Amino acid sequence: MDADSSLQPRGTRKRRKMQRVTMMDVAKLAAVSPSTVSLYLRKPAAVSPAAGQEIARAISTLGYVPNLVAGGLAAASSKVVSIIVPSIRNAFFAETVSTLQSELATEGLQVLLGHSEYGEDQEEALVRTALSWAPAAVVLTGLSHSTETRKLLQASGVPVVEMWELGARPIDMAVGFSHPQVGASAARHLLSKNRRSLTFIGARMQEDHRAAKRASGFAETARAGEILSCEVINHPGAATVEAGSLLLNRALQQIPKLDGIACSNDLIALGALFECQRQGITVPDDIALVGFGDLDFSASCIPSLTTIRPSGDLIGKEVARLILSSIHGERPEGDARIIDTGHVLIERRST
Amino acid sequence: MDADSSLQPRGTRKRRKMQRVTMMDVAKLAAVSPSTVSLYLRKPAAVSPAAGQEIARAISTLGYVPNLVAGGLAAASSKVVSIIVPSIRNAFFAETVSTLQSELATEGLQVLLGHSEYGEDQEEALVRTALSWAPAAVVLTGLSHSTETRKLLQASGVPVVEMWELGARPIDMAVGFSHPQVGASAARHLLSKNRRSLTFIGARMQEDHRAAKRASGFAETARAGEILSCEVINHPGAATVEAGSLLLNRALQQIPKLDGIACSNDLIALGALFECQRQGITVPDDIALVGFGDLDFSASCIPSLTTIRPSGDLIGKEVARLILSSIHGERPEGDARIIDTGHVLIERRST
DNA sequence: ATGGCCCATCATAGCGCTACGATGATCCGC
DNA sequence: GCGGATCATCGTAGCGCTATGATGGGCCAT
Repeated sequence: MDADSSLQPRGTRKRRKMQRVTMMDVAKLAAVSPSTVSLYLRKPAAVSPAAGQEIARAISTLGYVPNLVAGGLAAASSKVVSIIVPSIRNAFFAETVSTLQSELATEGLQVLLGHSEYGEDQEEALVRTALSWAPAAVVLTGLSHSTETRKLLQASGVPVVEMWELGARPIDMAVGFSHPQVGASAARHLLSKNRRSLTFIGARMQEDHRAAKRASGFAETARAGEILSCEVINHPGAATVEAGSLLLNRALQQIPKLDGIACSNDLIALGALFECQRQGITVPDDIALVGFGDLDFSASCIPSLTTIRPSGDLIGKEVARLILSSIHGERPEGDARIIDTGHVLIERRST
Repeated sequence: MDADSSLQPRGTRKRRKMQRVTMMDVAKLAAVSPSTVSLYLRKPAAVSPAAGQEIARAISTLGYVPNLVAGGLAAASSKVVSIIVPSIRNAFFAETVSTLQSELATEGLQVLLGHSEYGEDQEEALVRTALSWAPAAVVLTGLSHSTETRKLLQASGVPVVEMWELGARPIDMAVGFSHPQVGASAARHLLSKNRRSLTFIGARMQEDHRAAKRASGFAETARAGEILSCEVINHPGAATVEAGSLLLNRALQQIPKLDGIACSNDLIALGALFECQRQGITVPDDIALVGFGDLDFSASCIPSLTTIRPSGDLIGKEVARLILSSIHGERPEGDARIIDTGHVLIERRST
């Protein structure tokens, strides 16, 4: 009846009991306690060399692979960094994510990736799932988030880095640059080339707030100069080369004597460049063109493209640095939590 | 002494005891057992509507967020899919990863991303860490992996999808296309345009085996045709527009009467195109140019680029489909485990 | 009525690891 | 030579959840 139930938990009660190699097995083989193995894995220096060697040997003979899920549960924090970008197809973010991944990998951190597609609600959903992984840090793009997103993150106590934008007060830490200032640099540059009928062409600016800020920074600075006109033209679709061609045509129609264009993205600039070529418009003689992003082709196209480089690479590096110091218990304070990576205008042949 | 130690575990023994909202709290508020809450979360239909409503209410009033780490540990499998690509900066993989992420997100799966940088050892290290997350599936790029990688994955029992290449026997499942055939298509196309002095220009082919296979497929088919010459030229660095320019110049030097070029990547093709323009070579009259990838700019450049589209998007979708059916217990068998997404040659103005 | 079935719900035993405090062993200074 | 500090190591209680089999109430066929 009940008597034997304590001996042999009736039926096939026991759980799957995988024959997975556990830390316990390693400990047994190395003739130390599991705690020592765990300690060795986390801080090898805290274990005596003799024990360390024994453990290392045991690990390799057994082919032990630590279970990070169990570790994450026990430590209440997993070795995962959740990164949320609008889209990884965008070369800017691809570059940042790539760098970030490499930097974090050196410390054994994994990257959990999510795409918000420029939607605050989607971002919120992603943050919610991200937090259920008890991540070591969360990285978001930009400073515009839903109230709920901010609340969730703040309540979680997890280090948060917002990247690619500076300006408003970040949730926790931020790495990026000022987009209005990028627009202003573009405008000043065109002004310095004596351009007087200007336009800023961009795509998806109803959702991409950063592009919109570049546009308004551009317009503001331009209008403060001696100009004939300055328009901002938006293409509701994605920022592609084709969109650039479309936008150039619209600009040509709307703006008389157009002689200076800033683009929200080098892809758009390239499209505009191609369209100029098609229409027999000479760049930079007839129209000067400034891009943004300094993408792969920008130095090689004809004419080579004057552009503003934001350095997605540097952003990735700095984000990684902030995350790593937070994890190592040196959580940056005050001004150290905001890093301005700036931007550089690279003058080439298109202006 | 010892008497009270059972009451109040001496000292501040107890663990952090976060006031995190747990499933237990939800259960209490909804007046059901934790198991029922868990059941409701996993299969809502298995719980009575009344209880379900009560639980839903409790979840929302408490703002409960399930702890996926704990869930993963208990279930011995986490809701994570590990994706390893050579580099996310490559637009091909960015597209696939993006699609894959979106498709998987609809089923509550997260993407853990890693970059192998075309290194088998790095890939192996990534696979190792990936497996310590007990992922729901692992996605690799290509069919070339270290023996150890194959062994690890096979032993793990986790569904594995290899993507972007077909040909050899996959570890488990594969979605992609034949790279030699892509090369062959390019060669046939140039042959059909009466080109007789051909070259295949590519970058990083010592590491990028897939590009190398496109090259050899090209060479083989070309040499079977009526041609004067066919060379393969490699640039050891990354596949960039600049590399394309460099490669064009080398081709021009090496090959007399060069009149047809296939490129391992549209970026390279674009670079070649720019360089032709610079040198006063007319495309396609003097030299016909075929690319690979159908990237953003390929339809818009001047002349528009004849290229071969592999559809990274479709690959992503199919990979997601295989993963989802594996997870739902309908693990594909036999031929259903290999999916050929093919390739399409898109003829434009450059040939 | 009565037995057997089914369905919704529950109690409990882990999943594999880490953090905490405890335990000896070793070492130092006076 | 002894008390206290230092160091490596250990025992164990959870971390929050899921899977498993048990439980009990309602329902149907007899």
